[in-house]
Amino acid sequence: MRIGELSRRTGVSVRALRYHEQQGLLTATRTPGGHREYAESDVDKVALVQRLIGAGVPSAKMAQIFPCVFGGHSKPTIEVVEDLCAERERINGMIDDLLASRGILDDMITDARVAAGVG
Amino acid sequence: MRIGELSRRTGVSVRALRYHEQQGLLTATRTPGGHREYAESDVDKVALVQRLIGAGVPSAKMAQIFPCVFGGHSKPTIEVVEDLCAERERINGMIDDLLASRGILDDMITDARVAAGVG
DNA sequence: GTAGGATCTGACGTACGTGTCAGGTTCCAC
DNA sequence: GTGGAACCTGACACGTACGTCAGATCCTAC
Repeated sequence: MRIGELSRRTGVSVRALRYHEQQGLLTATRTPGGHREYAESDVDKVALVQRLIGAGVPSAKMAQIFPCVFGGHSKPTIEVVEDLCAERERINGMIDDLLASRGILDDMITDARVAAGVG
Repeated sequence: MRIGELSRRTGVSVRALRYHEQQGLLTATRTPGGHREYAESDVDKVALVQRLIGAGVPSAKMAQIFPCVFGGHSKPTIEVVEDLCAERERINGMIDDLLASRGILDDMITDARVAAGVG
C-alpha cells in the first residue's frame, strides 16, 4: 500500500510516517517513480512505533533496537539487551510518576469539588 | 531561601525555576534589590510541579489550576474541576500506554536474550 | 494525452522545557 | 568599601516529533 493509505489506516500523519523512515524506524520499497510501497505488516509496526514514542522512547534508541528484534539478521549484542532493560526501567519510573501524579490529581479534584460545591 | 538554594534542594535548575515562575507555577517575594525569596513550602511545590511536568501535564493547564487548589481564594469553577478530570483521564491513558509498552519491551528483552545467548 | 489527485524532496515553523551566554546589579563577608 | 559569589533580565540555541508550504514529479482514469 502507499503512504496515504497507511496514514489513513494507522491514523498517523503522512509527515510522521516519512519522519519515521528518516529515523530508520520504517522501511519501504519504492515504485520505479519513487513512491513508497508498504507491506501489510507495517500497519502493526507503525502502531508499535507510536506506542513507544508515546511512552517517550527516543526514536534513535528504537532505530538501534529494531534491526535486531525484527530482522533478526544482526545478532543483538549484550549492549542492546542492556539498552532495552534500561528503557524498561525508565518506563517503570514513568509509571510510578504517573501513578503518583494521578493520586495528586485525585486529591485536587476532591478538594476542588468540595470548594466548588459540586456533588 | 534564594533561588540557588532552592535549586540545590530540589535538584531543579535555576533556569527551570525561573521558567516555572514565568509560567505562573511558582511565585516568590523579592528582596529590595530584586532577588527572589522562596518559602520552605516551595520545595514541595517544585517537586509537585516536576512530577506533573514529567507526567506531561502542560504548564498552562497547571497555571490555570494552581491558584484554585493552593490559594483557595479564587473559587474553583466547574470548568476547572472538569479540566482536572480531563487531565486525570489523559494520565490514565498514558499509564495504559506505558503498561502496554513495557509489555512489548518485556517480550523484546526475552527474545533478544535468547538470540544473544545471554542467560 | 491530459487533467488532477497523490506523492516526492527540501526547507522553514512550532511547542515545550531547558541550556547557555552576555552584560549588568546585588549581596555579604572581610 | 571592596572583591567575588550569587543573582538579575534578555536573548538565542537545542532536541523531539511533528505541521505546513512550495515547487516538482508520478500515477491513474478518462
